[in-house]
Amino acid sequence: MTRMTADARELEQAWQEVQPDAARRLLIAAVEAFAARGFHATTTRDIARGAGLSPAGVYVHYGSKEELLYRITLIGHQQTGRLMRAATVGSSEPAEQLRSLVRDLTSWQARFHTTARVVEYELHFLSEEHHTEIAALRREMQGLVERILEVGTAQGEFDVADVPTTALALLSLSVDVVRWYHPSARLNPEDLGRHYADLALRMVSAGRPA
Amino acid sequence: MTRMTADARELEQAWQEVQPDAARRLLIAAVEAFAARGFHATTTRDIARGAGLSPAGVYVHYGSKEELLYRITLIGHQQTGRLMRAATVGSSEPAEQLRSLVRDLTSWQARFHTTARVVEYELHFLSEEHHTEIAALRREMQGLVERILEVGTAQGEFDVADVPTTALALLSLSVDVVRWYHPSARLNPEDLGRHYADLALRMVSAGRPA
DNA sequence: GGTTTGACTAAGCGCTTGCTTAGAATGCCG
DNA sequence: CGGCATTCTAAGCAAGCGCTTAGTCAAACC
Repeated sequence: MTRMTADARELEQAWQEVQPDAARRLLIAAVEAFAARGFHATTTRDIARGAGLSPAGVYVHYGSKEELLYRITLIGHQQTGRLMRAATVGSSEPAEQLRSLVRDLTSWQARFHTTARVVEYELHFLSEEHHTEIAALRREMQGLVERILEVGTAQGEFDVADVPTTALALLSLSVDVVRWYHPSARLNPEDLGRHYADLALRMVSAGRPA
Repeated sequence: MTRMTADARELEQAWQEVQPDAARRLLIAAVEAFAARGFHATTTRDIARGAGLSPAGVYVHYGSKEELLYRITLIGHQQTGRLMRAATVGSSEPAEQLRSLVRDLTSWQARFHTTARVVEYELHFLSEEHHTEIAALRREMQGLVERILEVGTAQGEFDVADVPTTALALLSLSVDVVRWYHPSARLNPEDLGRHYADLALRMVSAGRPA
């Protein structure tokens, strides 16, 4: 196995449940390669080398290159989905729910920006069935944000002209972090999350001046 | 040549200056293919077929597949750059400048979402020299937004805690449009631009309630 | 009318791709 | 100890890749 990036070391801990060891190493090597070069520009030989295996070693644990992408994408969506639901049950105040959601989602995208980039950008290269499954998860997440906006608007706390469009814009903020974030960025993941949560609340809050 | 999408027809007009005819058809076919499948998943044979040429016909007009990506990326950045500069000279009021900039950039990204997707997402696959050149253009654009925020803050019209981070967030809004926009979207490009411009102003305006 | 020029293609070269096959090593269970 | 499952590799196959070569053909020029 080649030397590890900071991200890979973090994933090594976060993905302990992926067994056996070589299967996890393959998944992590695939994340790094897909993030750096894109799904199609990555060869199965790149992935195998990254995990310290021969080219054929990949197929002991995964049926295809696409399956590696699918596993990564699924785990990523499960983690962000859990995180978003946690934000909505942590409070009954829409403003507090939205603040937690944007803060935690944004800092997750920054902290795991390598994984997140794969999760957000390589989606289209999944097989049709896998893509359909993931698209459903994404629609759920979008719905979660929309519901917060609806409740907040009904309570007069928010002032939102178009709920679906605003929900999309709020998620865009967090998603787009993966396009530019790098560990050397001005803000660490937590500070960035807080900053973005402030911006999000400004975007939807009622009681603005004329 | 195969049948054209709505986007391709629009490009056919917008890129009239690309000559000869076959060179423009190749560029448009490359945009469509890169947007749909990504740079590396697109073959030069796909592009040639899309332009109604034989596989070798590509190399009469372009030296490599990468050069096609470079031309597309350069044209895209020149157009959005021109559009952003026009917004800043259209008014001396920072609020008006920011409104025009976000409105026009966002509706451009929606209207030309196919081109824009290539421009925003396939950047990393440029050669090192080409990438350096484009990165410089992007830094200029980011600087343009930062200057608007600085002036607006100095005049007390804006309330921005962290100028570079907020500029990044504002651009994220427009850039991320290319990830999800589709002609069947709820809002047409112009309405989306206006909506996003409103959100942008909310994000930075001073005079908010406690 | 002969020649040059620009746009194009048929054929294919050398290489890389995702994945398979056949078999070797290792550890576990009786 | 023998048998079996698991994990792995060396070798390689068929297909597809970006790009080149050698040459055709029509229009432009002298």
